Amino acid sequence: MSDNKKKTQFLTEVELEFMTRLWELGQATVRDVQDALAPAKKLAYTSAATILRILEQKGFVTSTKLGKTFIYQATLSKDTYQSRSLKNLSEKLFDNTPAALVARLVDDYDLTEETLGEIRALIDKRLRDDKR
Amino acid sequence: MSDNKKKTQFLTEVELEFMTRLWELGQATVRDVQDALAPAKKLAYTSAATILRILEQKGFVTSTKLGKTFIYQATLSKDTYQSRSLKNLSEKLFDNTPAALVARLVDDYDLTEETLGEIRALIDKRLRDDKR
DNA sequence: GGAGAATTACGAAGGTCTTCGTAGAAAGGG
DNA sequence: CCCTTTCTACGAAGACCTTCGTAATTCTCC
Repeated sequence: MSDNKKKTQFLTEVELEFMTRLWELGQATVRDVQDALAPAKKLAYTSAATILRILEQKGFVTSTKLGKTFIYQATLSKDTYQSRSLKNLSEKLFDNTPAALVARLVDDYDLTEETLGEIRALIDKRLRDDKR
Repeated sequence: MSDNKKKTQFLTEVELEFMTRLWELGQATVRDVQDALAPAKKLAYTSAATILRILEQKGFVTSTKLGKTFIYQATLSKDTYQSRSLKNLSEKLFDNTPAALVARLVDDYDLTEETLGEIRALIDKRLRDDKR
C-alpha cells in the first residue's frame, strides 16, 4: 500500500511558465498568476486554475485558503529546479561532462567580454575556495 | 499554400535516446539502433522502427534504402542540438543570462580542480580570440 | 518457385498535456 | 433575502507520445 507514484521530476512547458510567475510573485492567487502571464501565453481563467491544481497534485506548489480563495506558493525553488535541469541536460546531452557544456556555451553565444569575465571570475572564486 | 507545419524544435525522451545512438553509430539500421539501446530502454523491434520513422517525418534523420533495408542517418547534428537545448534552457530558466547558468553549474557540481581548470582555459581562449 | 526469415507500414490502445466550458459553492451588497 | 460576481471542481476534447501487434512486402536459398 505504499505510495507508488513515480513522481515526475520535470515541469511541462506550461507548468514552467506558471512556476516562473510564481517564483516572481512569491505568493499568488489564480487571478494574480493569470494576470502575470505574458500576452502570448494568456489562458482562460479556468485553464490557469487547472494548471495550478495540477501543479499542486504534483507537489510543486502548495495552497492555503484565504476566504474562498486559494493562495498558491511554490514549494520547488527556482534554484533547485535550475540545478535539476542542468544536471539532466548534462547527463543526457553532454555525457555528464560539465566542461563540455560550458565549452558549447562559450562557443555558441556571442558572449561579451564582460560576460566572459564574469564567468571567469566565478571559476576563479571557486578555485580559490576549493583550495582552502 | 505554404508549408504550415510548425516544426517541433525539440526531441521527446525516446527520440533523444534514439538520436544519441545514431550520433554514436553514424549510420544504422533499425536493428543496429535497437541493439544499441541500453538494457533499461530496450524496445520491441517494431517500436524502434516506428520511432525512426517518426524521426524521419520530423526531419531529424534521413534514410536510404539498401536492398530491403533502410539505413538511417541523423540530419540534426549533436552539436546543433546541444546548442539549441542550451539556448532554450538559458532563456526559459536563466533569464537569458549564460553567466547565471555557469554560476549554478559550478556551484552545484563538485567539479574537480582539473575540470574547473579546463573551463577556465576555455574562457581564456575565447577572451584571447575575441581580442583579435 | 515456395518456405521461412527479416523488414516495413499501419493502426490501435493507453497515457499525458493543454485548453476550456459548465456546474455548483461562496461571498457580499442592496 | 436574492442577484451578481468570483471562485473551485470536474470532465471533455483534441493533440501528441509511447509501445506494440498484425499484415503485407521483400529477400534468400534450397
